[in-house]
Amino acid sequence: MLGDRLKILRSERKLTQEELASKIGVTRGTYAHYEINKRQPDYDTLIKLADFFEVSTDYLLKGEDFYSQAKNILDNPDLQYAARDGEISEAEALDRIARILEKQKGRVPGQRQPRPKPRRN
Amino acid sequence: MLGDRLKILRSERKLTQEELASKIGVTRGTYAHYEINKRQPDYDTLIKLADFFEVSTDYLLKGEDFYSQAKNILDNPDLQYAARDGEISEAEALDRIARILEKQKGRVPGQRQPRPKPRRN
DNA sequence: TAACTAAGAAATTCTTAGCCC
DNA sequence: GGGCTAAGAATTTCTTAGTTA
Repeated sequence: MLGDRLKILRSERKLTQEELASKIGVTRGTYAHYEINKRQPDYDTLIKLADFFEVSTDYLLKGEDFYSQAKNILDNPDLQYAARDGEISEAEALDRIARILEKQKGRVPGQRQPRPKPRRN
Repeated sequence: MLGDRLKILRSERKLTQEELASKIGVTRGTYAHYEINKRQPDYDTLIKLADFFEVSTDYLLKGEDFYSQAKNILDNPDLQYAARDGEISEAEALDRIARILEKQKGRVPGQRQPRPKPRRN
């Protein structure tokens, strides 16, 4: 449920309900309802939450992790069509993407790793 | 706005408001309000719409096209971290993905192309 | 201090029915 | 037929204030 994910995301950032509530422009009571799944924020507020936590609304609403979100994109015929039409073979491109995404399995947005240092090449 | 995208998606599928309304479990009047942005469907209904049209809720809510959705993923530090840690160099992987995604620019979900024929290799 | 919740007020949405094109 | 909308009913949400841990 949405509330469970909000609670986790907020806890990771070590914020109180009141602090988060003020950031997204609602009272603390209102936000509390969201976390215990008693109320649904309107779309504007949902988008503010997604932006603040840097996750997709798909993740907030459906609980899809990074892997399944990315996989949805790979399954999109549009992507496959474009890949076929390019210089890179479809099979090669998809294989390489798939191998990268595979490493994401089980990881969810918010559980951040240190950002990799830039490479030169 | 959500309603504009719903209208386009429905038109592409050549369905009437009534047909679509029955598919997602609301009356035709209720659905009509969504398309002219007079009402906001609840989350359950929003998800049904996203599933039916095979688009993300991010697309319905924020109007992000395929390209920007995919780009968000590329910008995710998690992905960059994983790529760096793998056999494929980060730069190579991201470059290849980026070139594929570039072809998607300006195209949005729903504007489907014929699915590419499978290749053998 | 922080999280949760009852209750009345307020706002939004739903349905029906009808109108317009 | 197909899309749009008024209006009252129904439902949901908001805020305040107070309780609980």
